[in-house]
Amino acid sequence: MGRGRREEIVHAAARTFARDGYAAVGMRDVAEAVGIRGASLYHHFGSKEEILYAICLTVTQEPNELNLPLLDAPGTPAQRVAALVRGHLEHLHRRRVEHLVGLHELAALTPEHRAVVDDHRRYYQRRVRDVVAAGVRAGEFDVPDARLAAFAICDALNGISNWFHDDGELGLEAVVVGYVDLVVGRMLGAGRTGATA
Amino acid sequence: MGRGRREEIVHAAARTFARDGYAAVGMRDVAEAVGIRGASLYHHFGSKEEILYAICLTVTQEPNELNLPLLDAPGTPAQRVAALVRGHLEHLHRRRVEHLVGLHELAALTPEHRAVVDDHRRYYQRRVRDVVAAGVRAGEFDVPDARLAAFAICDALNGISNWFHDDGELGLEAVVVGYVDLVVGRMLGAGRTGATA
DNA sequence: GTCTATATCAGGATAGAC
DNA sequence: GTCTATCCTGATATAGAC
Repeated sequence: MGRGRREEIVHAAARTFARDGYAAVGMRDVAEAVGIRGASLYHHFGSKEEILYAICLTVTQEPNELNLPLLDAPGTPAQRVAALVRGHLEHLHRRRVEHLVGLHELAALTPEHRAVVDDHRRYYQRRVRDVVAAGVRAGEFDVPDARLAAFAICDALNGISNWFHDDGELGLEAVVVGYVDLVVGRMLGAGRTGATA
Repeated sequence: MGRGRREEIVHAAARTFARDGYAAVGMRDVAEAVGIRGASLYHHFGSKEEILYAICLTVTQEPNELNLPLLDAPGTPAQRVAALVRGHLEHLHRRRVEHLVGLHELAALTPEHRAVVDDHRRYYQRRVRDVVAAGVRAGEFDVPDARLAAFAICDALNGISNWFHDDGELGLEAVVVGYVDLVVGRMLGAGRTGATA
């Protein structure tokens, strides 16, 4: 986990892209944010799009590796979904600018990279749907349609990066608690049948 | 409501932007989609960004004018929120490509136009929060935090345009019914106290 | 209102020295 | 690994005729 040059570039680029938009930021701008010249970036990345791709993987592949194991942990579906919501929000908080970029600039990826990123996202969605369906079968959730619930859950979770600020009125922990309640207790109806968390 | 040249251009541009991304689409591409030459577009719009601005207003100003009056109509808060969800989804359906663009390409707007669009969005959010708070005061909803609930509702509604397809498994009416249940009945808890719809 | 032709320039990417 | 210098494509936007 050494602070490599690559990670430094990716993070600086994410900050700049998040503030000004991918298209408006030049390679020279990214380089300046790192303290080098534009041409030097090409020693680390083959193109500007490759930097964007690295950012997008941070917000798709990384959550899959970090959060989805929470769905395989022991516990009831309600407990596992609650853990996922918490893990998702903590990742969102750690990688806020990356999420903003990865959420809005997908159109700038090459078709190949776009396909990889879309696959990661679809897989995450599918795992959420599966655990919701498992909870319904177990009698713990009572939603009529696991697909719709999974869409609403994922969209609500992803939307958070658009309005959450560290210096806002809501703290991270308040949002975590509030969203666990909204998602697990209310949307999925775990509060009315099983144990929530 | 005559099919003016302007509307035609805006809609054709929205379709192209939605498919290929704002940055990747040239004025020549937009013109070709309308059947004219690139230079001719400048008779109708001063810049490419102005076309994008028109698209963004379609998905921010227009819902404010069409949907928010539903919150002032007679009926309980639960009925009014249900009407808003339906109205929102029908607008999303009518203006699908515009929503996709207006949701993802905000970074390409000038600061002035971005501010106008952001204001429209914030106002919509605030009206949702207000009706949720009104429902809580009336004893019809039981959410602990109207702000969080409003965020989750708006994010879930806006996210729909990313996955809903006319040729998908879910029809529009199924999504409307499902989301009215998820939002009003479950998240806000209207099913457990008052009349839903 | 639409056309042809073109000005203009930003920005991604490369070459090659150090 | 970083630099200076530069190429060069592509795209917005304009000028002015029809």
